[in-house]
Amino acid sequence: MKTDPYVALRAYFEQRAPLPDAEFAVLRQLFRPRTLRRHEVLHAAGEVARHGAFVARGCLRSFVVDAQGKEHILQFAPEQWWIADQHSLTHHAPALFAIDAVEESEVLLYDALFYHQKGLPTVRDSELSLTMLTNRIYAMQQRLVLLLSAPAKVRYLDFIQTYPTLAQRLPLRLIASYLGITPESLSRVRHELAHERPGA
Amino acid sequence: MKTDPYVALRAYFEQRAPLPDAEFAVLRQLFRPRTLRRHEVLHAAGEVARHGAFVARGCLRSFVVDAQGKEHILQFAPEQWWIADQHSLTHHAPALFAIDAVEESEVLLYDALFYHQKGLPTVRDSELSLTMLTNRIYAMQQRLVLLLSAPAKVRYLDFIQTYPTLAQRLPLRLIASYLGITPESLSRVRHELAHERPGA
DNA sequence: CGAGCGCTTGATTGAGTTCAAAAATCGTGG
DNA sequence: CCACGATTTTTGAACTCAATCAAGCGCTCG
Repeated sequence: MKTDPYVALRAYFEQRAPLPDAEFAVLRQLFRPRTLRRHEVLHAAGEVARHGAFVARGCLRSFVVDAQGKEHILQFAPEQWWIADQHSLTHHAPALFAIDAVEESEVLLYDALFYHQKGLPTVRDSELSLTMLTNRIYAMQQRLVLLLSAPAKVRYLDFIQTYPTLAQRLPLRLIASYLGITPESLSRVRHELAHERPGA
Repeated sequence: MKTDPYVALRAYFEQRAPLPDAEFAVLRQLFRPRTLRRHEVLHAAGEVARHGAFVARGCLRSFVVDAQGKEHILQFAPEQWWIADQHSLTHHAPALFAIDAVEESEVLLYDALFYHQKGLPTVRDSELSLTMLTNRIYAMQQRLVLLLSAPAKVRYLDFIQTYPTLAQRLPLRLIASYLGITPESLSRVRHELAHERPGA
């Protein structure tokens, strides 16, 4: 057990506010560890999602496949991110999108109950799920604005800012899918940038 | 008082599950009515948002203004919709976007406390705010996928489906802004559609 | 009745796609 | 550890959708 996922979870909470052992002991019971190999799915589109995940190591993504068979990536979830089809989880409805591992990953699974946190005494965070959802909305808004207003090059630069590590380790075609452009276009954008700013 | 906004709010809840008078009595205290004239703002971008709104009549929108001075509409909120900058509300941070009235509107304002619903006994909905946020995410996801995958014409057709009433009553330039295209382009899209399907 | 705003229409331009093929990289089995 | 096939990335050329620039039309409202 070289990388204990619960240690990563604890770190996540501590980064935000001190968390007494007792409270964390309760919290951790809501999670179950799992390792995912590359390309292994958490759930497919159309299935009812039974779990969301906290990513302790690696990277997951959520994505849809459109009528033309093209994949569109909604979210990347590298270390310390949450990922889930909340709608499917809470309403037991078929998931709109699939979630799979982009790399070998270690995650902590939680289920629908987590959002309500009935058992938890205070955990200071009946707000926890609210914060998670609010952050998710915030991130999606940023992305909407970029898609509405900025050309591919700017969106790519923003991506590098937002996910510096991912920009390195993910294959170009996944990044292109996230940005909403073709791999060919992204390749060209990179080419241009390499010439504009030789020191990068 | 021909249109009591609280009646609209009550209707909203009843549509989802029966709501005893006693519980609604508690709930309604979290809201304060307000009338907005066309173009009147709830808050500007950069201000700390103090309220979110339930729209009883009319239509609000949230939008950002980009570096080139162009407006981008994030959300329309016609009757029975909620609209707010949750991030700003809950974190007392400067709002990322502005909210104003597209038409003369009647709304019920709520503040940050609403999300926690401390005072409320059960209201069957400690889930209420969770549901609201989850629905918001769901809607934004749909829109992201459309922006990533579909050309302007398809996005417009989807808009008509999703907001049949708005497609009628909103000026074209607002719809264009929402769709992420220029008014000129939307005009042409409409022209094409009128010819393709003469019976519409 | 004129000024201004919103919508349309046209001509041109440009960012990004598509199709095609070559070059580079990766993974796997021998 | 190397070699080979498969997948990724790059590069090129033609094309397309939507943006931009520029008039012109019709309406409302002041």
